[in-house]
Amino acid sequence: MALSHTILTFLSECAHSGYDLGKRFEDAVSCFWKASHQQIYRELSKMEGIGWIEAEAIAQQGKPDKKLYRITETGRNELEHWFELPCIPTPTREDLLVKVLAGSYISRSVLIQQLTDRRSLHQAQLNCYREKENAFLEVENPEEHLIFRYLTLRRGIRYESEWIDWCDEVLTAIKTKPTTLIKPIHLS
Amino acid sequence: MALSHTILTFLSECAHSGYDLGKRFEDAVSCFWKASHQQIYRELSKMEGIGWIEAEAIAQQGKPDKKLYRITETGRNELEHWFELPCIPTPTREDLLVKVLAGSYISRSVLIQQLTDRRSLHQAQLNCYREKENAFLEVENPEEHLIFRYLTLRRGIRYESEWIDWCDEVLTAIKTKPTTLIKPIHLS
DNA sequence: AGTTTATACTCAACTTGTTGACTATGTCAA
DNA sequence: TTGACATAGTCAACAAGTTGAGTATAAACT
Repeated sequence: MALSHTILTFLSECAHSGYDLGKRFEDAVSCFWKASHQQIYRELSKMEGIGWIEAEAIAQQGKPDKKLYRITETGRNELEHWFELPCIPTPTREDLLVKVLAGSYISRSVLIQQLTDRRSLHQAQLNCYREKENAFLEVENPEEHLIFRYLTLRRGIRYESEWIDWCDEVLTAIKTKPTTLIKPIHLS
Repeated sequence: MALSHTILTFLSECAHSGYDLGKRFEDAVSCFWKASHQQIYRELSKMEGIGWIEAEAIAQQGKPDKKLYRITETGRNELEHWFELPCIPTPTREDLLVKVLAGSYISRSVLIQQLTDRRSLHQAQLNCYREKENAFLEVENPEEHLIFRYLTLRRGIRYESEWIDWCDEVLTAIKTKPTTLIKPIHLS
């Protein structure tokens, strides 16, 4: 659903090839929208089919040819319509939470390993986002565009921080004797 | 993938019908794993096919017949094996973030509406989780089981709180003049 | 000379999740 | 008595996401 609308949003700014879009997804929205290049190319074909975008073949020297996609009037209308539709929160599905739920059946050491591994993943991601944040904060009078992008980055930062805190909370809890740890948890 | 393992986790405790599982998904894991009844039934058939679980038809009076599923030895081995596998964070895909990214193309009032609507959804969910939390905290010497379940609930609480805070941050930002709001944001 | 990296795109098979319709029986309240 | 709700399940079509392989060219490094 929204993959096409994310693409339309990028195309609103300027024309992109599928490859360009792939990179944009990587560096601009990876904190809240993952898309593989296969998915992007497939979606572009579909969108071209229904007239939301149009392609122009561009021959390049030293590089393979590419298809440059532009948003059409129809596409722009669709996007503007979509903006006003209510959006529902994406359901979460997290393996790690299933493992914590099943904590009684898992050896303590495995569970601790799972949580510390996960914690460091989120820490690494957070560091990466923090760097981007610092880069943004150094920009004087950023364009509105950049501000909105920054606001989405803030979501990424909060999200990763929240994960780290939760991992720490669980690690603290399971490293203590189970029946004595309840009070400290609920103080947090 | 993990839908089957979540089911196995429930079946580790005791036998369940598909219908029971549906309710368990609703009330115990809805904060981190959504599954429709169609999905659950389909998964159960598949799992029975590969021998992770086995079914027993139970005739009931006053109610339709049901199939009671039990975990098999194979299923238990599979689950224990899965516990030790590394798990990778689930990629997020959030429509609302796409809309914030596209903020420049959206009327301020629509964007504010989107954010306030979303905020109240998360607030309602948070209230619901808080009630569950209070119910747990009143239990004296809870079983380990309940403690692990509580720890997953904590994730839900943190998650919803984080969303609310982020919505507030964005709302504050966009209600201010765009170029003057950067400093207050980065203080948070 | 051979390998990796970047650019640029395509196809197919598969798994997972969603939507909507459908069959049944029994209870409870308006 | 009609309609809603809880119980208990099935089927089919579709949409979205994943995995893996493949085609090509050119630069850069080892």
